[in-house]
Order: sequence, then C-alpha cells, then structure tokens
Amino acid sequence: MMPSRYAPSVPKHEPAQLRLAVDRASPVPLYFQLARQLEAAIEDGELTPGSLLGNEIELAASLGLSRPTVRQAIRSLVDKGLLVRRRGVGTQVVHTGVARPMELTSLYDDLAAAGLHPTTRVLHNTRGPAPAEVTAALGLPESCQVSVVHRLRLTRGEPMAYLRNYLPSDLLDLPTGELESSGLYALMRRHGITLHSAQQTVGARSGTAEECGLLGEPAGSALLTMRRVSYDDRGRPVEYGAHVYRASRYTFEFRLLVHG
Amino acid sequence: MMPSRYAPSVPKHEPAQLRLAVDRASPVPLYFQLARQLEAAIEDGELTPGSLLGNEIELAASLGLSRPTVRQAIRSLVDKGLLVRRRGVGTQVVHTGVARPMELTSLYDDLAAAGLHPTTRVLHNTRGPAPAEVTAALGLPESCQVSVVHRLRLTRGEPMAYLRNYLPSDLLDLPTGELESSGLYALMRRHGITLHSAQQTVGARSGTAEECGLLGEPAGSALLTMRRVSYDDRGRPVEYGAHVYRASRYTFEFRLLVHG
DNA sequence: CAGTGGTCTAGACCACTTC
DNA sequence: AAGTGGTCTAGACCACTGA
Repeated sequence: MMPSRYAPSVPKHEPAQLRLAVDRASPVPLYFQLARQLEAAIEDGELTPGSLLGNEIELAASLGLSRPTVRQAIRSLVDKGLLVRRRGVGTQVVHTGVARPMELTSLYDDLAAAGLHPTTRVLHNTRGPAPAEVTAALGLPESCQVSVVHRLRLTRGEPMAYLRNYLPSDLLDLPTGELESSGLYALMRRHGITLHSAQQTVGARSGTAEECGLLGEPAGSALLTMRRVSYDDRGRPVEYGAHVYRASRYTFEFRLLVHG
Repeated sequence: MMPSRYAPSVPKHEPAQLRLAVDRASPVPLYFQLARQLEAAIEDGELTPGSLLGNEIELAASLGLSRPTVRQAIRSLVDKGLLVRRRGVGTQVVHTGVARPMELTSLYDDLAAAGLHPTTRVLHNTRGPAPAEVTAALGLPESCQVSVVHRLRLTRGEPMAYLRNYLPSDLLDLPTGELESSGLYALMRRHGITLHSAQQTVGARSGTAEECGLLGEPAGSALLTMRRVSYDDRGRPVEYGAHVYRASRYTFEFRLLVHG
C-alpha cells in the first residue's frame, strides 16, 4: 500500500548541510581551502562525530570542483585522523575528541602555546670537541667541533627541563640572548634551516645529583629523558639533544595512526 | 669554440637506473607496486641517499603509467619520510638512515619482531566495575562493567613490563590462554576489531613496592609509564591501558615528520 | 541492487628553482 | 630559458558495503 501522505523521505544520516565555497581568485590551493573549511566545521561542531560527509561526486559538483580535488582535501583530513573513509559506506567524522598529533615542535613553543610563559636560562654556550655520543648521532667525523648549549627551561619560575643540545658548529651562530628570548628551533628557522623530521627516544631514569639540583627535585628522583636527532629538508642531521624533564610536571602526549 | 670531442654530456646527478616494472594483471594497485619497488631499492642501497629519482613524467612514461599514478606512489614514500620533493629540483632520497615511524603495535609484536621471544603471565583476568579513570578515558557511563586484565610481559624470562588493560566488557571475550599465546591486539583483530588510532601519554615515576617487586627492580626505581586509549575504525574507544616498563630495559623510539 | 570510495588515465596550466 | 613538482580537470571502470 502507498502511504497516504507524501512526506519526503529523509535519509538516516543526512549529509550535513554546510556553507562551503571556494575562491578561485585566491592563491590558496582549492583543495586546501576546502580542507580548512571542513576542519573548521568539525572543530565548531557543525559536523558532528559520526556524521556522513556526503559523497565525493556530489560534493565536487556542488562546489564546482573536480572529484580528484575534493579527494585531495578529504585525504589530508584522513591523514590528520579527523575523517574515516570506508568503501561502500562513506566518509565519516571520527567519533573521538581529536587531539593533535605530536608535532616536531620545540618545548618552548609547546609551553608558550599552553600559556605557560616559558623562560630560559642559558647555563653553557660554547664550542668544543663533540663527545662520541654526539658524533655518532649526527654522523659527524670524530673529534669534530660542535656548538654546545645547556639550558634550563622554566615555567612560572619553576624548573621544568634541563636541555643539552649539540649542533654542527658551522651551521649557525647561537647568541645567548636569542636563545633566552625564543626557542632553539625558532632561531634555526630564522637562519633558513627548515626542519623536516626527527628521531626520538624517550626513557626514564633516576636523576643525577646535578640534574636533580638544577630541577629542584629531591636527589634520585625519577626523571623523564628524551634524546632527539633532528634532520632538515635535505636530510642532513642538524641537531642532537639530550634532555631530562621533571616527571612530576611533564609528560609526552601523542597520537598514533595505523599506518594504512 | 666547439669542443673537439663529442663526448655525451652527463648530468650531475644521473637519475638512478632501476629495473622497475608493474604487473597489470596483479590485483595489487599499480601505485602500490611501484612504491614497494622504490622502497626496496632504497633499502637495498640501489637508490643512494641524496640521489635524484628522475622526473615524474619520464618515470610514468617508462613504466607505461599515468603521472597521477606515479605521483601517488611517490607521495606514499614522502609520507613515510623516505623521499623529499622540492619544486624546481626533483625528488631525492633522504640522507638519513631511516628508522621506521612508531606504529600502533602491541608490545608483544614489537618484542617478537625483535626476536626477543616474549612471554606473558596473566595475573588477573576478570570483569568488574570500571574505575573512574577508565570510564573517563573510554567515555563510558559511570559504574560500567569492563574487562580487567593484568599481565606481566617477559623476554627471555626477565620481566619487562607490567600491563593493565581495561576493555568494554561487551566487546569480546578474553580467554587467558589466548592472552598468553599472543598479544591483546592480535586477539582483538581476530575478533574483527580493526584498530585505527590511539592517544598515548608517556611519563615516568618511581615504582610502587608492588610494581618493583613484579618487575624485579629495586624498590623505588624509576619506571617508564604509558597510558593509551585505542580507537577502532569507527572512532569508538575500545581499550584503555596503563602500563609501566622497566626503564633500565625499555625505551620508546619514534620518528616525527613535520606536519607539512 | 544502488551507492560508496579506490584506482587510473591523458591531458592542462602554473610556481618555483637553477643555470 | 629549461626543467621540476604543484595543482586541476573530466571523464572511466572496479571493489566493496549494505539493504
């Protein structure tokens, strides 16, 4: 039997109605404009977790874009972990309250972003022969000169981390003043070094008397350790760091995506 | 003046000569076949760090593929950090001896892959009300039933980690026998749960008497801690883990890529 | 079965780098 | 100026999902 009313049927999961539009006059790539708008819609809650995005073909048509361009936008958000695509089903907003993936950032920037007003005390800033641990990590010849920087990072006047960095000495100068007013990575960026990747090792151990003293922890406290080798966009190793953090005040958070 | 010899000029960075070929009869996607061959060439040293890959157009022509397909293969390797692309320059193999990015794997699989013959002792395997810490992490209603598993992970008979896991109790059964013969993630995968992402927090602290006793460490030793919430491909939280590792025997290693 | 994303093609124009 | 990757288009066919 036909129903007596002609109420329009509503799909179970109505694709969200969004005000999406791209500006073809803008120098910003179209796929990037779209990705940014979708990301904003997710963060603002206009696209609720679990909701379907509507299929790529229609989305492309409604925006006046080609399907590959729309796919490029969606792919970038899938890579970020904001969306999930399943063949035969559609594209959904991930249910999770999404946390940002761990990025290759400096501790200084992380703390500043969290509103913790980081400050830095430079304890050492010299050049000298590289320890074997450093030449091995950076792939430098033995008995090579490196810049050595020891810093204490504080938030609200409280010690947070003791940072020891080693850089090839011909790479750039490290004025103590600039090291205290910003982070090491910001300084490197200003000198045209663009970081590309880093290899990190995180562990724990009891602090030495010196470390605990600097950090204001009781002797022998458990500390969080991190060693990092950073590489620039040409793949050259540009920095080795061996850092200790007050475990009572600091943890590493990050998000992992399955390597699909 | 013209040179008197007609020796053919050789580009500075001759694109590496590789035996690449795709099999169009294979069900494996063409871009994936190409990516795998390039990756193998890099690992085998046929493509040396810094060498140029040759431009996409020629590569596509020589393989009988379209340019977008070749780009998709190259992009997947750029995402893995094996290649770097620079406009106006070309595609280069990264100089770094590449380490694998940290993946969402189980400790069991990691240890097995390293040939360390992991074994597991299940200390607890029950269902009960979830602690507040767990309901909050998994987004479950309060006073909800969860499966609780406590395990001791050993390699060569030596304790390595003490693992506490909590799972929504309606998700699957956790037979003690299976937990001892494989990892938790393998067990979940066999039950159709496909992991998609995880949020992790890594820290350090002194171990409790119980923890140090189980791990065979002196009382009060520094331990490495990790909390993890895992999500499946629908974005549902499926597992919470609170683990402690012997810091003297275990570290986390991972690779970070700049979010370009 | 209809609808979805996954893969693939053969072009095009542009921006950037290097010489 | 020449060569590179970056972006974009308008189609096509296939594999998988779910009703």
